Amino acid sequence: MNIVGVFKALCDENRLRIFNLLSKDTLCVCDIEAILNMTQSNVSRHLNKLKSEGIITYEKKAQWAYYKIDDNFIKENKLLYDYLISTLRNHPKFVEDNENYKKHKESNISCEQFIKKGNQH
Amino acid sequence: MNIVGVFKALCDENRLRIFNLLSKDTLCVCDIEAILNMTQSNVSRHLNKLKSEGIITYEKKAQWAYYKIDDNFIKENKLLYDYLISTLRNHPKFVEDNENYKKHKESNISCEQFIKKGNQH
DNA sequence: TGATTATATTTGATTATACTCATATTATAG
DNA sequence: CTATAATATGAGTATAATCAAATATAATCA
Repeated sequence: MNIVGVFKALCDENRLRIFNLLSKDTLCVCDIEAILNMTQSNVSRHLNKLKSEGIITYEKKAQWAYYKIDDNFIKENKLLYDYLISTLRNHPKFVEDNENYKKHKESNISCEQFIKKGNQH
Repeated sequence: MNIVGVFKALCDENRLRIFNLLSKDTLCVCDIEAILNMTQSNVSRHLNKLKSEGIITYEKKAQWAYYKIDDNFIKENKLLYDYLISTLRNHPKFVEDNENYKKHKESNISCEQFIKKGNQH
């Protein structure tokens, strides 16, 4: 584990916003895009950075890529992980994102199911 | 407390090296300079960054500036602090610094006392 | 006071990061 | 097979971070 790399990955506001979301849920790129109101390429790039430092992993299902916090990262960095969770939870910077996440979740079960029901993004 | 700023301050290898030293001891700029083999302006700059994010404080004594981890930072970021301590302690990247710190401490009680004994840096 | 030491700050060059727009890739559906 | 949607990647640009060298400031000592 490269501690400098981990901190570099976590020192960007947008990546912390993504981390905050993924600490609540497994999400695909388009979910994150919508909740955080960021461009697709930007989200993809940030996810890649987090992934390359071992902080998150993803699983490809059909055309979607579902990202989540890496269990190994949590295990090997328990104190840091707990710090992030407890700090991000109540941090004013992320309140709006948390609200948008709730709204998104209520309106849009998952990309997969959403589309099966005949919708389009 | 600005979490993005704190991570930005900690995402640089040289600043982590400084943090590692200060987690063991209160040190003045010239100590850090010598132990880490960094230029004076570089050490000063990095200390300033850590200070401006509330991670360290300093006290001026005569011509020396003694830096240490801020007690408030430790209190308010206990999990992060404990993570850093436990991770840096055994991290291969910092082994050499730790050895240099030992040597430096043995040979050179403190800048103040060192000079009182008729020496010069 | 003038010289010296420790530290801080300015400057300018270099490198790294983050972003957008455009394009490539992969998978699915028709 | 073709069109479309989700995601990844490339190119170019703007901004930020790092560094060394030089200079400024503050404290001490002779």
